[in-house]
Amino acid sequence: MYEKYVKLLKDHAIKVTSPRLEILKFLDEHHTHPNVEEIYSSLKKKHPSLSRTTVYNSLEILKKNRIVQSITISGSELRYDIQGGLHHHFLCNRCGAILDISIACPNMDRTVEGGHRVDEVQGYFKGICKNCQKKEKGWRTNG
Amino acid sequence: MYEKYVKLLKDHAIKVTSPRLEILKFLDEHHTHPNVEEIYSSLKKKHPSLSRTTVYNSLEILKKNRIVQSITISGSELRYDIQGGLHHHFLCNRCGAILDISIACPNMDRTVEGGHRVDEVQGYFKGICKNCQKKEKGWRTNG
DNA sequence: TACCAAATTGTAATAATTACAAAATAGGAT
DNA sequence: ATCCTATTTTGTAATTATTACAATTTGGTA
Repeated sequence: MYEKYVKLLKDHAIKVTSPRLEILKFLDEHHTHPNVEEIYSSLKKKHPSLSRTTVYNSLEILKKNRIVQSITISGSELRYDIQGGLHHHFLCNRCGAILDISIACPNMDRTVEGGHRVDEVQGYFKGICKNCQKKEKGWRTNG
Repeated sequence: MYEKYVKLLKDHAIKVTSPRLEILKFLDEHHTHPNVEEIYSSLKKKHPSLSRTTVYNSLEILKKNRIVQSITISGSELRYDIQGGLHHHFLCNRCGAILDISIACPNMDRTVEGGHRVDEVQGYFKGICKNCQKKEKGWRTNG
């Protein structure tokens, strides 16, 4: 059940603890780019002793080890993503969903830019998602 | 002195007020991507009656009219930019500077992506800036 | 099994932003 | 020029995300 997450932590020489395993499992099963509150309140149900601070701490160490990445697209809170592959993100200003965007981008794997050392590249798109556009059209048609 | 900002506001049918003019001027003269606090405390010196809330409100209406854009790269606060041309941003994790990156990017002027309507595209690079790398090398050499 | 550094927990502080109501003001009508 | 009104500014009080910190607990090793 948790073997892959145990291995992941051991491979990075990070102590294996249940909060860490649960957070990894949650992110692996929910590719919705949840914020800390969503992760915390979901895990809290099955693990009532869980502390919000632990979620912050755990995500921080996972981030330092590049196991997860944090997304600043919303501007008000960090969102977390466990996916490895290079991809961009789209934020729907209507429903708030953050979606993965697979798009060819010549700058994504850059390590130097203008003399600066690049450790992280993120591409953000913001607008109205396909689904919300569909809803809008439906309302107009029915009106 | 302020004519260009007056025109800018009138062209967008926004009321011309001194806080708005001062904020525009400040952003036009400081391409450092300041946060609200920096804008506020700087303008407060010459306009003691200025309120922080006004800075928030003004930036909000300027943003709605696409006169300024907000940058979420830092993850803890919004940074503001008045520049029109399409460009990306680099955040130095050491000194905190946010620098403009002029880089060819095929996705920057995109209006549709995967069926989603795109209103805004932002490319963020994070790492260590040229200047901070230079400092590090200097320290090592002298040590 | 015992130890210790590291992790977890809970509470309290901080920082950015928003909500809201009262006073002031820009810009159009008179 | 004066009046009117919707909009803006202002100040204070909330709210929200995150960090600081100290006490307790625990994973991994000897």
